[in-house]
Amino acid sequence: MTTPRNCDSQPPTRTSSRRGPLRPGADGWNEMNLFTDFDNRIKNVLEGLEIVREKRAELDFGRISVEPPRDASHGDVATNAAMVLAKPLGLNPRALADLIVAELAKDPEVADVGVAGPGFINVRLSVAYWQKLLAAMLTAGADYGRGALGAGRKVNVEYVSANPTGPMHVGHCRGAVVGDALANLLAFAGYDVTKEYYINDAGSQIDVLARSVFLRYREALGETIGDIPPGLYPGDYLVPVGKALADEYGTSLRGMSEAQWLPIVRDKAIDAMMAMIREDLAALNVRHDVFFSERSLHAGNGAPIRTAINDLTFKGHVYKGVLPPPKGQLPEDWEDREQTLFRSTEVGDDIDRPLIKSDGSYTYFAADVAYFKDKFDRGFDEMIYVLGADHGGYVKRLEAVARAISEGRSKLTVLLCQLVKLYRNGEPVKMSKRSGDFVTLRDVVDEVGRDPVRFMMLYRKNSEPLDFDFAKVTEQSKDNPVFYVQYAHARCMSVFRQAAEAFPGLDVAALDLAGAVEGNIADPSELQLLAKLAEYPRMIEASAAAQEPHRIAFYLYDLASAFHAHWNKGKEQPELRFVNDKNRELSIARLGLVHAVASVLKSGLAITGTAAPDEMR
RNA sequence: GGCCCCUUAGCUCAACUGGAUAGAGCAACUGCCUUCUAAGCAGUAGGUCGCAGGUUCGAGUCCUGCAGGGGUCGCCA
Repeated sequence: MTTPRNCDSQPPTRTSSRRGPLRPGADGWNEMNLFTDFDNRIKNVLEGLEIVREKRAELDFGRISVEPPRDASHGDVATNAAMVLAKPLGLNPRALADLIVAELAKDPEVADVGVAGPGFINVRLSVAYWQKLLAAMLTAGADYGRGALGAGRKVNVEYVSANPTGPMHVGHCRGAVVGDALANLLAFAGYDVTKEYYINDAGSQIDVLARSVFLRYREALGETIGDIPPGLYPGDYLVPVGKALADEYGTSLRGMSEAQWLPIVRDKAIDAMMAMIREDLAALNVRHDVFFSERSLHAGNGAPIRTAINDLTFKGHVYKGVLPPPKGQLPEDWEDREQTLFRSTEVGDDIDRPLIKSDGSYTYFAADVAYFKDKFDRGFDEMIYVLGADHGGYVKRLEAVARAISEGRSKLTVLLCQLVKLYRNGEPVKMSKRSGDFVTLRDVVDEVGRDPVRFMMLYRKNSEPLDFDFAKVTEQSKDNPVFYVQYAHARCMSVFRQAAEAFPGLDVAALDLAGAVEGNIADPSELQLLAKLAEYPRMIEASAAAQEPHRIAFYLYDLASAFHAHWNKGKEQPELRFVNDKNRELSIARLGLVHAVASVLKSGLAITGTAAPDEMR
């Protein structure tokens, strides 16, 4: 039933089994997330306060947040603990904050701590702590930021699922990128992710495709076919499929009845279309683990669908009845006929949904039910559907299916991507259904490049419409965030080349950078950059939890900006430059900082599916 | 008409799921290239977070209503 393919090319963020302590250290310190580290420390302080212990059962620590302060001048870590707990303790926030501050001040890795505003506690970390954190980042390497949020839970991310009737067009682009990046993100956050594509290869449009190909087959045999009749697919991309059929079958298909040739042509056509779509996806750096065929649900006289409907029936969600006519204008051919219906209104839907038509055949929705059941039976704890905004009307019924089939034991979320508007030099690109007048995904990738397309699609919340201007996306300038971020990575690599020149014989790969940073990275400007790096694990966790891959792109832009800013300080203050040929030890320590920046940039770019180039001349 | 999404600086968008003085980029203005890539950096200016209520220590964020913009409605796939 399932057809896993492309197993040879796993994404770089595929979950690895290694987790374990990253840097045990003598004191048992193994935390690479600064904020969870201080979350623990602050809660330990709270547990130690007598007034807290007395009322511990009434207090909800879950509302305590430990986060970077909005303004860096406030410190490195801020918590609202005093504000959240003051009321149940019968204290005013600042009085409670003073108690907490007195304890936190005893922590040798806290350089400064104070109360501000309505009761925020601001902590400034010691330089030694920052150095220890940087060393931990370097030791973790590519695993820095990898999260345990997913705890190995199985998640199915279904995206693209374009009909196999032609090449992918630009409208599929956003969902493809968002779905792919989300899957990468969840894998990095510790989920066991399967990337899946649902092939709609069962409907009547597939017969239309087959008839269109049959026409091209006759054309390949020398017949003059003239204009493609309306209702058939006119695209040139079917010409080679017809020719392949002619090469394989000669004239033999021509002598058959449609009932005889249709299944043959249909199979060939679907295979050819899916091959084309896979190439399109590969051009976008999108690779699915599983391609699931809708037809497989109709196999054996629809056994999987029947089983799914039986399952729903057994659980009491199915009845025979008549749906009320649609509100507003009544369709001309409206007929009241009895069908088999899913009582989805009892599980959150607005209207009950037909499963079996009045003529006894299954609806498309029935296959959706069977498909969900298949996923559920494969053991996924969570299913994510990435759909275009035009499918917004499907959300409630899909959620209803999940509730009914899994009896509330699975989580189904639908991510809707708003539509993309294409522009060329400020002018909207017109798209019509006439042949050749629509922009294919391949057109876009070939013209502007894979990386800009992917990054642009992620440089916006998916719930927000997106304008995509060919001119702007192609432009290699500061106007274009993808080049800004990639340039930062190239600059890091340039520093290593510089270092190799300044110190002949220096083998960067062999250096113990983690050991070098301690005692040497101390300038406020360096620590500011380090603070940005320290946010990475927290950002990964938050964006995975919120299922918002766009946050990766924005974070990368921020990190690149922090790096460029620090770099430029080396112009005014040469003593801040990474490479100082008079001071080998300091230079090597700073290479550690650069290495951490490059590593995080590379890690984040890998999640977005864009390259981290070594140079960009 | 029902349901879903959106409305934040002149423009395009963020805002870490309820936190402090709402932030970037573009456009405008002022500086910075014999110096590790100026594809860059620093600074100035720019706001009734669509409107009105509500929830609480605290709201751009949550709840209700309203106004604008977009999407959607089927025994289709």
